[in-house]
Parts: sequence; structure tokens; C-alpha cells
Amino acid sequence: MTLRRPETLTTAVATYIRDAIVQGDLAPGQRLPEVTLAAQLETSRGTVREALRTLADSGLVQVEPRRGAFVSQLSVRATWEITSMRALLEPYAARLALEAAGSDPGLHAEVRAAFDVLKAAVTSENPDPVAVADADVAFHRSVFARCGHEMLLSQLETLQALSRRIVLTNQISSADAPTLVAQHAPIADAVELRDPELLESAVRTHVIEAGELLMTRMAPLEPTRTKRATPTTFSLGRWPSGASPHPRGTAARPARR
Amino acid sequence: MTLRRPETLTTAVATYIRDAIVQGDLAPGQRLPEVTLAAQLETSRGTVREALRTLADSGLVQVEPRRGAFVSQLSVRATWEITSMRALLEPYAARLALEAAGSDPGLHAEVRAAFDVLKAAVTSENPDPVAVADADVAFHRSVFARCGHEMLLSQLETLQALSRRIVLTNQISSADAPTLVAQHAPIADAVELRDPELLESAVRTHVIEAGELLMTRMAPLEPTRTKRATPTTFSLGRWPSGASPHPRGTAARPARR
DNA sequence: TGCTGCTCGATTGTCGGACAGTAAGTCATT
DNA sequence: AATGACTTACTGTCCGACAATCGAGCAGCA
Repeated sequence: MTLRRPETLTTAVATYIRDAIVQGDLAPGQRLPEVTLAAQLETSRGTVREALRTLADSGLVQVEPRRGAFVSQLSVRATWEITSMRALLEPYAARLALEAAGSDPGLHAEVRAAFDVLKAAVTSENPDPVAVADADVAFHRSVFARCGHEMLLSQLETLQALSRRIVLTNQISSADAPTLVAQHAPIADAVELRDPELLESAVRTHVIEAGELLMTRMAPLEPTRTKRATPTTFSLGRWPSGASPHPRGTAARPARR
Repeated sequence: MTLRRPETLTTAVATYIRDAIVQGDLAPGQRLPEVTLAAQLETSRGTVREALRTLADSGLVQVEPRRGAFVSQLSVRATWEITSMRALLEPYAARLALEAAGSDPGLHAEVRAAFDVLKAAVTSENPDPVAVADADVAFHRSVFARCGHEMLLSQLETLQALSRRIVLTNQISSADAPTLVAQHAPIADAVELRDPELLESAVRTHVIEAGELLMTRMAPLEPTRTKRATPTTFSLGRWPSGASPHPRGTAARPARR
């Protein structure tokens, strides 16, 4: 496998591995030995090492001292954390973007375009999960990309990458197509109406609902990790600016082979 | 200088440098040459390098390809980003912590204790800025530490470190003592009353007000970076769940010597 | 004087090799 | 089946090296 060279070799390696993970080529929990990767990518161990640390900070990879790096696990708990984080940040980012856009129709055009792509991907007779996931990511990004808040933006991109993985590893999209479109529509509408309040709540609602869907979908599958059986039925809720209690569980870690 | 050895040498180096930065021993914009640090800390370049990357991800250090690492600058713009981020996250974290605590008085006890320490630090006849900053950090942490949300927590700790630097480099605290105490009191009260809503808004209000204070304080000092003079008077605002426009500016980067 | 281009020193990016220490896995023991 | 010694696979860390790049100072020129 050959690599591009954007800035430094390390970043190239990082994006390569990131893509492999997000794309699902590397399964959750899988080991990522430095030597192996270095050999595969024809670079040195140090470079790979650096890339892995970078990815660790974005949560895609988990590094345990003296044990090495793994593709991070996607527990229900982690999903809750990611979802609540997005529910907190994304509405605000969307609002900033909308307000920054002012009367410029560019934003709306982009969002609408992304929405159409998404709709097309979802309603095709044989929807490709990856394509759907890509379209979903692109849609969201189109909404908040122009927020003009670097920290927020990078944070959201990271969270999206995580979300995307969860979606892909829990075959969604086939049965949920209508839901998906239905959930995104209000966002596009709010952008068109240039109503920040409406947009915020539309985004928040969508993020939370999508998260809940994921969590209910994956909860039954989650292997029990603790002796005292964690209730497999999760009480959802306690989202940002929302209802009441919230799920608790132990963060997953890769099984020690 | 000798180092402890918590987990790995790299983390030791990272925390060492982090402390030096947060403590103000290393000025914003200062270069951090790998070789020099390696020599000082009696480790290898690789180890230092890794530590620097880690710090870069938390925003304390800025790495520019082929130019090296610098202590990151603290522009008004950055302050805005940090503040808005905290305004988004911290209230929610506080609420989670409060709800997790339930009827357990432990949380309130801790918060109250931290508040007392803070009050003592502020009202001493000759307040030590570092002590005040420490107390402030400790107070906030006591409020949200038990939120049970790892991602949120680590995020907040990072943001706190950044905030703390800004506070210390803009001599606050002497004249602002009363304000400081006044702002924190409602938070402690809300915890005592076990009122999540109240707590959320108290935290949000405080974070925003503190941020605004900082920004007005530093705005006049900020050197102009662009030809087209950025207005030195910043229109504050557009905070999470709040009013309208928000400041724009160019993120600072260290001057190329 | 002010601007342009070249040379040189300081550092980073990346490589390869090396070695001890540790986590896991295996296998023989009790 | 539980225990403990042995083996293997990696990681953590160090060293030395070299090309590429950045930035600064200097020389040349308009």
C-alpha cells in the first residue's frame, strides 16, 4: 500500500489507519502492533507509533501502556458518551454556522445538496451502508462546517468518526431508511428558514434520537462484562437539555487475549 | 531536573512540561526544542517528541510541521473558543454529577470545602495568583468531577488547563476578588439545594461572565496581526443558550522569529 | 537605502538497530 | 483444575545518523 504525503509521513500514516478503522476494515478490539503496521506501510516504527498516539487522542484507538494499541471498542456506554457530547456541541455549532452565513444562500444550498445525496443513498433499492454513512456524515458536516469555531469543529469531526463506526458496525440503514430521512428533513428545513432556535432543537433532537436508536439496537448484543449482571435493558434519557436519568455501565476494554 | 515515573516515561515528561506551561514557567510562544528538553530531562528525543505531540492534542502546545513545538498562544479568539466550549459542557457535567450524587451529601461537602478554600485564597490580604487559580480549578473540578462521563471529564480538564493559563497571564484576581467569590457562590448554593436546573444555569452564567471578563481584559493588549485592523473592541456575545453575534478574529500563531 | 538571492547553522522528520522489561500464551507439575 | 516455570511477541526507550527545511545573516544589486 502506498501513501500520499500531505504534511508529514506521520499524518499520512494516521489518516491511513483512521480510514481503515472508520471504514470498518479493522474490527473493534483488533490489535495494532507497531512493527506489523510499520512493515505494511513501509515506514519506521517511530512513525507508526506517533500516528497511533494521535489516533488515541481522538478516541479511535486505545493505547494501553505496555500492551499496545487496539481499535477502540464501541460499548453502549461509549455510544452514550459520544451521543451526549454531540447533542451538546452540534446544535450550537449549527447555530453558529447559520448565523455566520447571514443572508448568504450558500449554506442552505450546500445543506440541501447534501440532503439530496443522503436521500438518494437511502432510497436506492439496494442501499450501500457505507454510502449511506458517508452521506450522513457529509450532511451533518455541511450543517456545522462553517461554524467558525476551530476547537468545536475538530471536536465534532472526531465525534462523527466515532459515530460513523458505531453505525456501520450495527447494520442500521436498511430498515431505518425512512426514519433517517424523516429525521434529517427538519434540519434542512430549519436552515432554509434561517431559524437558529429551530435549527438547534432540530439538530439536538436528531442526534439524540439517532443515538437512542443505536443504543437500543446494540444493547441486546453487548456481552456482559461484570459479574453483577449489568441490566441489558438500558434506561435511556438524561440528555442535554432534556428529560431525566441516564445509563451507567462500565466502559469496554479489549479482552486480554 | 528529575522525573517521577507514573506509567511511562513519556507521560512523566508530558506532565512535567504541562505543569511548566500551566504554571507559567514557560511563556506563550516560547519554543520547545526537542533536543534541549531531552537534554534537560535526561531522556531521549523520541520520548520528548511523543510528549509534545500529546500536549499538542490538548492544545497547550502547538506543533508546526518542520518548525517545531511552541507553547500555544492565548489570543482573544482562543479565549472565546475555550469559554464557549466550557459554557456548553460544564453545566451539563455539573448536572450529571449532581444527579449521580443523589441524596448523598458527599458532593455538597466537597464543593463547599473547595469554595471555602477559594474564598480564603481570594480574601487573604495578599492573594497569591497561583493559589487563587488553583483554588478556582479545584472548585470547578469538585462540581463536575463525578459526572461519570469520561469523555466529558477529560475534555473539561483540558479546557480548564487552558483557562487557567489565560487567567494567570492576565493578572486577574487582585481587583476581581469580590466578583470571583460572588460568581461562585450561586454554584455552591445550587449544589446544596440539589437543583439541577439552577446549577446548570449558575455554572453557565459563571463561565460566560468569567470568559467575558477575561476577553475584555485582554482585548486591548492583543497585538494587531492583520493589516486591516481588527477592531480592538470586541462585541461579546453569542454564547451557548444566549444572545446574538460573536467575535471573529484570526487565531494567533507564534511569530516566525 | 531597500530588496533579492545565497550560504550556513539549527532543528525537525524519519530511519534502523538494539536491548531490557512486561504481558500473554504454553506446557509441565502437583 | 489450579499453579508455576518457560517462551514469545511486543512495547518503552535510547542511540546515532542523515536529508530536508526553516530562518537568519550576509552579499550583491538596483
